[in-house]
Amino acid sequence: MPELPEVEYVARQLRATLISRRIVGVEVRWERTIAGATPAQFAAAVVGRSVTGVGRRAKYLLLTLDDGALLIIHRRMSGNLLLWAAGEPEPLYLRVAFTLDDGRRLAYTDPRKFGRIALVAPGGEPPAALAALGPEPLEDEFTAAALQARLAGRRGAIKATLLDQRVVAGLGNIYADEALFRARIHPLRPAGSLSPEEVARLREGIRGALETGIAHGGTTFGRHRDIYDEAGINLEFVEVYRRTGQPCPRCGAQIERIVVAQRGTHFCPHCQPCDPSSLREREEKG
DNA sequence: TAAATCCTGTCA
DNA sequence: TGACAGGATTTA
Repeated sequence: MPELPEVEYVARQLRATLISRRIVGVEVRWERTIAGATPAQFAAAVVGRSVTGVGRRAKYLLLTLDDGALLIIHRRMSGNLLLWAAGEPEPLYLRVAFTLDDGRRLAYTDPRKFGRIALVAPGGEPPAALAALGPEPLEDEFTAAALQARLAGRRGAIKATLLDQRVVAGLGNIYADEALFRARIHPLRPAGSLSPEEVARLREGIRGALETGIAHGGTTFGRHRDIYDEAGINLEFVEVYRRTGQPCPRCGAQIERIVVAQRGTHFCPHCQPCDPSSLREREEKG
């Protein structure tokens, strides 16, 4: 799925185009995309409402409606939100279409059908998964100390821990690999074993990787598109993700691929050693 | 902690 | 044909 940068980029685009637009129609092509309601219930709750806010939490896109309801959209692996102008051909893999009061439509497309759109009624409780999310890594609250506290005592691999949305919100497979490379930390290191210096580097690596991704419209190697159907260009700036066998941009060693927590994991075996003392020794030698 | 599940498309 | 893909939840 799109990770934090891809969701954030699209949230900013939607904020610029959707605020104050009224939803005048909804068409559901794949019922299971709508979570917790029938298509008829969903349409009844949404049609006639206008959009008053567009936000993001972790990888969730949040649309607030003028009656206080909340639309929660998670694109999972292959979902996209596309602005669909009147007269244009229907986008491929259309699952849900919202017709707006200016004649355009907002299309939710999703070949793999993993994505979900949920509605929280006015005054209702957001899903438990949202409440359990960890801190937003780009907010001020995400300090090295806060990260250290969340990693303390955890024996699982740091790569797997970074993918746990309750630890840090919004990282996925691309940016977890990129953050660990920036921090020069091996993906299999036990999360609780990182030194304070390593945690501080990791915090910087996470923020840097995410900010770089947002600045480039996200990483597209397959499906991710913005609302104008444009691919993000961050793949050009990625340092290890999907670069197996290619030279490390820092030292020239070959990037390796291993599997951690059932996810492909890319790292530089020279810059991200299993044993951090070897890295310290090399740094001391210059 | 790990696998199965939800799905389809693409590439080797 | 089989492996793999940006994710998260449920089950074992």
